[in-house]
This record gives sequence, structure tokens and C-alpha cells, in this order.
Amino acid sequence: MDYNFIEIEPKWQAYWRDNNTYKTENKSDKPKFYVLDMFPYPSGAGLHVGHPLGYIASDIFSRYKRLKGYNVLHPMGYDAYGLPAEQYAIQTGQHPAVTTEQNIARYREQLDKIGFCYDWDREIRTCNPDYYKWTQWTFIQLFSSYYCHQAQQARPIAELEAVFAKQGTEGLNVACSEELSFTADEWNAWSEKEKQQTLMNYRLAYLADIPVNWCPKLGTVLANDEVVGGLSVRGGYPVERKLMRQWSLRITAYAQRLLDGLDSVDWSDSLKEIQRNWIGRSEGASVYFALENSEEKFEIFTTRPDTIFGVSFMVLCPEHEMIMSITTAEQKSEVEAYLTWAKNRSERERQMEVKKVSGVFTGAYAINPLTNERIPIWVSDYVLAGYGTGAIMAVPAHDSRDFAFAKHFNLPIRQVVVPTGEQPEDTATWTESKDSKAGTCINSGFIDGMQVKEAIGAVINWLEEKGIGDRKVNYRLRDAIFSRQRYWGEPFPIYYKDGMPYPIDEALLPLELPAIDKFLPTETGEPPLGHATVWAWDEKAGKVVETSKIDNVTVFPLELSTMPGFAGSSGYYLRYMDPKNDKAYFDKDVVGYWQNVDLYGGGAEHASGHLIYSRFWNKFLFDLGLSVKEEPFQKLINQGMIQGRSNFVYRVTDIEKMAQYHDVAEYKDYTSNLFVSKNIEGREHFTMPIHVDINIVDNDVLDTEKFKAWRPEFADARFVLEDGKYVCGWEVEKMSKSMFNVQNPDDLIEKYGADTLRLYEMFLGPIEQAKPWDTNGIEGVFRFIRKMWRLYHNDKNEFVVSDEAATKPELKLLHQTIKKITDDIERFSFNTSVSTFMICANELGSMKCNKREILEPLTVLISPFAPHIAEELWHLLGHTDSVNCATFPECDESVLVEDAFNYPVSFNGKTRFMLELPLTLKADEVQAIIMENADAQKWLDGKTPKKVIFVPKKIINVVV
RNA sequence: GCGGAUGUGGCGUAAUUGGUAGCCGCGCUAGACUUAGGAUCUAGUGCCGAGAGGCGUGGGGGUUCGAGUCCCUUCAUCCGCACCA
Repeated sequence: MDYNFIEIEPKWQAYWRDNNTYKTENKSDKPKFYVLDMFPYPSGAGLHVGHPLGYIASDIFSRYKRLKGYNVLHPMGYDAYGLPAEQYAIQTGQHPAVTTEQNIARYREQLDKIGFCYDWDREIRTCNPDYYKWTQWTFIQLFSSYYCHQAQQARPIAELEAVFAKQGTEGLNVACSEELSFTADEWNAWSEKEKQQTLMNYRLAYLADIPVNWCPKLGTVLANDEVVGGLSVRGGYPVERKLMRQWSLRITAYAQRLLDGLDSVDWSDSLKEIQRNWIGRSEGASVYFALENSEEKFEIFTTRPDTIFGVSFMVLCPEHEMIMSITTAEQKSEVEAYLTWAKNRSERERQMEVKKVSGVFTGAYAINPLTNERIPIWVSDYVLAGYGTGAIMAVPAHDSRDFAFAKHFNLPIRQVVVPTGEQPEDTATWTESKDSKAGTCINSGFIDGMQVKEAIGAVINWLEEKGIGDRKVNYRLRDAIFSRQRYWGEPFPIYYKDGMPYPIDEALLPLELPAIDKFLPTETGEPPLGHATVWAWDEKAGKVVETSKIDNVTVFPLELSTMPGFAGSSGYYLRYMDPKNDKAYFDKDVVGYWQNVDLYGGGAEHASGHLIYSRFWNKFLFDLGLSVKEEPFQKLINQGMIQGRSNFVYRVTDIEKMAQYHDVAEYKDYTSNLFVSKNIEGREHFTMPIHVDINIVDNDVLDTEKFKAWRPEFADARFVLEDGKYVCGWEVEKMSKSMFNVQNPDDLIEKYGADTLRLYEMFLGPIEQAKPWDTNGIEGVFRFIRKMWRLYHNDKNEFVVSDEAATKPELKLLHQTIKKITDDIERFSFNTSVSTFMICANELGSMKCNKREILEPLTVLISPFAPHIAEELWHLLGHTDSVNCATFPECDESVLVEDAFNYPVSFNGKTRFMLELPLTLKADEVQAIIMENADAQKWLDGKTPKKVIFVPKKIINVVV
């Protein structure tokens, strides 16, 4: 073989490794550029072709930036904590650390074969103590901080204690779980435990009884983004709502900053929109409704205070704490029955039956503060406990859910807004509510005649004046539940004294995960860490000791939960900057140099998980003065998912029916193992499709011999061919083992080499688009690579490059290519880059150009895409240093422009040349001018243009 | 229901960002060289039509000298959220 990638690729991979080619220094005169991939969870299945897609793109960009003179940070590591390793441990007893280690080794091997330019000296693993030390450290900082709305930043909790001691909660404007009110005297009189309990209300990492997504099958709680449709994302097990004492992060304190920050980052609109929806800011008012015959009030949140004159009932969520105290004696049993029913309804059922209306009347009435009307108070589970105050004012005329409820229970519906362009109507005839926000108020006292927008302001002002309501912003974002009842995660650096949590001394971190031999929950239902025998904290000695020594005087129990997956992945990008620092998370000067990630690549599925948590984590570290940028990831590229492309063979199931279409005499005895090609007439009537391994199919053509060998039951298979081939059917499905459509990169590298794989993955289509994997075009890319090789070699595969000066057309081609490739890389259009290279190679081939002046820059140009072959050619050209040390060629525009003026340029089979003309001309006028223009006529060589297309960029396209 | 995207040959895609629609690749057709070809090279390949020519970017309408690109409308597919008051 002429182009011997089998030899070339390992050779240069070793060279790069031995010469530390990709080592990055933290000090440089060059401008910095930080390119990061979302680090993978090392699963047992290894990499498939979908993983490297994004990695290849970011690798190309890193190499490009390096050639452009930047100091590029491009690290890689492993998100090593996770459920699968633990599930595997439960089944096999194999320690997750062992499995994880093996999987990482396999990942590394696969990654190395693709030829990435990672600086592996900076590798981090979230499960390494010297890494999770800083995860734990950050947790302690969160625990020791509160969020001050005034300063709009996190502050040390000690400051808050000082405030309490001096003035209690007077004038306090801080993030909290619930609004408390106490005086300095009260605070000062409290015991240590009472103070700690109070502080818990303000800490950014806090312990609270909260309704959580509990997955009994997995034995752990899950974050909202780990649950879809009432089922766990991992495993698809049912999830139920349960009240549990859990660690949470007060991410809600940062809701506004998380929202505002989106304006300053360079992410796709759709991704920003997903995050905006997830944060879910809505502006409105909180209004206090008084209870009839009672001093008590309750608070509701509404975005439509303008509709307050249309309130015809109130609804509380079933979890609302006031329900039992307001329910009348007559209604008591009915309400209790409803609450029991609602409680036992699974989260999944509730979500499935959203349309089903249910509820119960409490017997109690509230007073509408604007109309003084009596309003019945109901309970229903269409009101959610977790949003607003868990209570609403229902305006059935203008809210579809309230409307459905009112119709079902026959409650009054009063129109108070007339949508623009409509007339008031009798609500009895309505089949749906009018939710529109544009219209005029009616039946609404002092806001009659106002437009909705104006009325909202007027009502809020009125409420604020009377002290019965406020302008309020609500967010849908919930605090992040941070406890997992698992073993394979970061242990909390927390011990319990007198029932209250205390962090261990920072200086004693890391608190290492203890060894256990059983990975299931304990008999008493405690998390797996309950099995650990050495898992107690000796406060005096400052170390972990046997649980048997717990005396609650100097030795205390340690936290048994571990942290969730997103703990380790929330701040890892910062640690890459200074991964070996054991004095600090990262050095101040180093973060001052690297700042934040310039280009971050990964899947869009992390939109409402990792990418929110990370931003929160970074903002918190920013408040501490550690990270220097508010936003961690400046530009984000989401590579599309690669789906599987399954192949099918068609097994004959009904030979009788087949006989209606074909002569089957010769197959009579092969009814069980007869396969017909896809386009055989009538096929769908007498066959059944069977998944076939895509590795024995090429361009949808089945290798029948390999098929016979594939499985013993097909050994005697016979085939009905079309045009001498067996053509398989195909379908796009999820990439999965059971569908035999998993393509791992190793097989392709073996067959075509890493450079071809890299180019082909880019060639497949736009990087952000989801697309099915198929290898139908890989031959073309392979052909191109060999064509490239042959530009530098003669028929005998001898390296022959000429030192002759390049001709004008050759230079023009080179600079066109440089310009196009530079543009393509800058806008991440790598598929078109590959096409551009192909055109260049084709044209150089047909010009028989093997000039150094052209080939040398071309070698550098292609090196980000196909680094191995580029390195080989670079050395063949006589260089002794790496192609990675070269400079990316600049486009000499003058070569292009000058040519266009002086020559007709042939492009895509058409001639074009430049001529300055006014913009307003029509095509036939242009033609007339051309016919009179001496320069133009020179190039037309006496011929009349067949067709002239005028492009107002000084270029005239002429079809001769 | 709300929000976001995407619709171009047999297939993956491209289009200098409002200016030649279909670049490049796959596949297909023919030819050359070959003992052979799943190697290589050459030519052809949107559709209809023998041809001149006509039609063509999911459908309909609009703006414009000019629309795949901008606007309105409609259909289809995909993704995200989903009782968020």
C-alpha cells in the first residue's frame, strides 16, 4: 500500500508523547485560548463513534489556534463517579474503583488512537482524593456562606451571625428557605443548637426536609433533571415524591444572575432558551387574602393581578399547612379523604392524568381585598406545592386550568378582561378561557377601561399602598438537592453533633471515601456508607476513627450520604488550569491567565443540568474571589447526537406467498434460512426483517459469507440476490448493542486510519446537527487522503517534491483554499472544510502540481484535521520539528483580487471577472456594457456571452 | 398547550449570507488501463423533454431588478419544558 497509515499513525503518536508536543505552560507571552470538551463518564461499553465527534471538532480548533500563535489549554479527564459502576458493584461485588480504573484505561487507549492534542499531564478524575478534596472544600464554603440580595453576592455566614446578634432579622434582605422574624435579644438567648437550626435557613448548602424525587429501585433521590415523566433517566424506574432530610444547594439565590449571565455568553439561542425556561422567571404580585371570621391571612402569587376582580375561588395545594386549620367540621372527612388520595397518587400518575380534574371544598371562605366578596377556598393537586406559595387565586375566565376546575365543580366564571377586538360575552357559553394578555378591563372597579398592562401596575400599587401585597418576581428554578444515598460519590466533609451538622476543618481535607464490602443500603435503610466500620469523626484528634468509638462527646457520626454526579463536574474546568496544586483549588495567577473557557464542546442534553450547576458553582467561586469571570463557558458548541443506522436482512417466512411472485422451485427446502434482497418484488409480503450486524454490511450490501459465519443458525443460509448483490434495508435507531448497530472507532481506525476517521466524522454534516451514523461515504474520504499522499509521491511511492516556483493558478488555488479553510474553521463548519481540501487536492492533481511552495503550506493547513499524515509529510519535506510548531498560512488576498481583475477566473465551470459597475443595473444592461468594454472583450475572446449574471460585488459571472 | 429548531437530487450535504441552486462526497451510467477489481484514471449524472426549451429548494401568498436565504400563512418532522398560577 502507498499510504501506510498503520505505520505512520502510531509513529507520530509516540513522537508527540515522547516530545511532550502538547504540553501547555501556564505562563506565556502568547494570548491564551482555552478549549474544553465535556469530560466523559467512563462507561464499560467504551467509546462509540458518537463520542469523538465533538472531541475531533474541538481538537481541530485547538490545533488551529495553536498554529495561529495562541497558547492553548486543551485538557481531558474523567467524570468518574456515577451510578453504573455502583450498580455493577452491587451485582458482581467488584469495587467501583476497580471497574472505573479499567474503563478509564480503555477510554484512554481509544482516545490515544484518534490522535488528540490533549495535555495529559493535566488529566483529572473526579474520584481522586486530590481532586475531590476541592469539591469538598467548595461544599464547606457553600455551607459557610449565605446570599446577600443587597450586595448580590455570597457572604460569610459569620457576618450574618453578627447581624443577628445586633439587630435580629430587622431589615434583612437575604436568600432563605422561609422568611423568619426574630429580634437580637431572642437570637442571643438561643442555645447553640437553636442558632444552628436558624442559620440552616440561610446557608447556601443547607439541610432541610424537602419533597424529593425518591427512586426506590435505585435506593436514592434524584435531581429534577434526572427524572423524566416520573421515571428515572438512568434505568427508567418509577420515581415517587417523598419528604426527606437532604442537603440542598441554594441555587435559587442565583436565579437572576444565572438569567442575566446568558446575555453575555455565546451559546445557541435554543440552549439559552432552555435555560431561561428552566429558571422560569415570572413577574407578578404576591397578595394577602384574609380569611373570613379570622385574623389569619394567606399569601398567593399571581402574574395577573389585573384579574383580581374576577376571582371566584381560591385553591390550596394538598400539602398546604393551613388546610386542616381552616377546614370546617362538615368538610373535614371529605378533605381528609382527598388529602390521603392525593398523597398516594404517584408522581407518574399525577403527570399522566394532568387533564383529570380533582379537588375538594374546605368549607372556608377568604375575603377578596378589592371587592370584599366571600370566596370559597378549595384544595386541589393542580396547584403545586413547590411553586409560589402553594396557593392561588382562581380566575376561571382567564386561566385555562381554573376554567376547567370551575366547569367541573360548577363554580362561577366572571369575565373581567375583553381581549382586543372582541366584545364582552356571556361566560356560560364559553368552552375555554381567554388567557390573552392583551385587552381591556371590565367589571373591575377602579381599573375598568384600563389596558391589561396598565391595570397590572395599578393593582399592584393599590395593594402596596394598603400593605396587602407586593410586586414580586418568582422563579421556577428549585434548589438543587445535593444528597445521594449512594456509595460511589464524594463523601460530605460533615459530622453530626447534637443532631446538627458541622464541617470538618478544611486543613484536614480530603475526607477520603472509606472502604466497604457491601454496596446496598443497610438493613436499617441507611445509605451504603452505613456499612463502613471506620466512619466516625474524632473532633479532638481531627481524624476518621471506628464507628464503634462514637460517644457524641468527642467522636461523632459522619454523614452517610454522598454528593451527586454534578458535584465533581461543576468546577472541573478550573482545576485543569492548575491540576496538581495541593495548597489551593487553583493558583490566583494561573486563573488570572486562563480566565475561563473560550470554547466548550458537549451535548445539549446537559442544558438544564451540568450547564446550570456549573454556572452557579462558578458564580459562587467568583463571589469568593477565586474565579475571575462570572461566566465559565464563553462559547458553547453542541455537537448533535449520532444515532445508529441499523441494517436488516429479510428472512422468508411464507414461501407459498413468495411463489406468487417468483419461481421458488429451487428454494423449496430452504424455508427457514432463505433471505431475499431488499428490492426483490413483493418482499414485504413474505418476509420478516431481522437486524444484522452492521460490521458485515458495506454500503448496504451484505457480505453473505461473513453472514453465514456470523451465527451458527445462519451457516446454511441461502440468498435471493438483486444484480448479483444482497442489498440490506436500513433504519435510523438508537445506537445499541441489541440492534447490532454500534460502531466503535477502533474498527474504523484499523481499516482506514485515524486521519480518515477524523475527516469522515467532520464530513458527515454540520457539527451541531443530529445525524445517523453510516459509513457509506468513508471510502470517499479515504480516497481523498490517499490522493493527498500521492501529491507528494510518484508512481513508485517515492517522495518527490519540486522546488520550482508555483504558477499563478497554483498560487490562486492555494490562497483560495487558505481563505476558505480559515473561514470554515472560524465558524465551525468543518464539513465544508473537508470538501475544500478535496477540491484543492483534485485540482492540484489535475495540474500535476507537486511544488513545495504549494504543498508546504497545504501540509500545515490540513494538520489540524489529519495530524498524522500532516506530520509525516512535514518531516518528509525536510523539517525536523513538529508540524504543530509551524505557523498557520495566511491568505494573500492580493493573489485572488489581482487575478480576478486581470484574468477571467474559472470557477465551478463558469467564468467570472471583475468590472466596476453601478449596483442598480439590470442583467441585460450589464451585458450591453460588457460588449462595449475592452477588457471584458479581451477575456471573452470575441465570443458573445450566453448568459451574464451580475453580482454586485464587482464580480461578473459570464456563461460562454 | 408553550418554547426552540429543521425541511434542497436516489442519499449525506453545499451555496461567497439577498446575487449562477445542487459545490464536495456516496451511489449510479459509460469508457480507459488491467489476468482480475470492492485498485486507479476519464466523462456523465436534479426532474420532464428526442430537441429547442420548460420546471425545480415541503405547500400557498408577499417584498425585491433578483428569494433556498427576508416577511406573512400553512403543513410535516425533530428537540426541550409541561397543571409554574
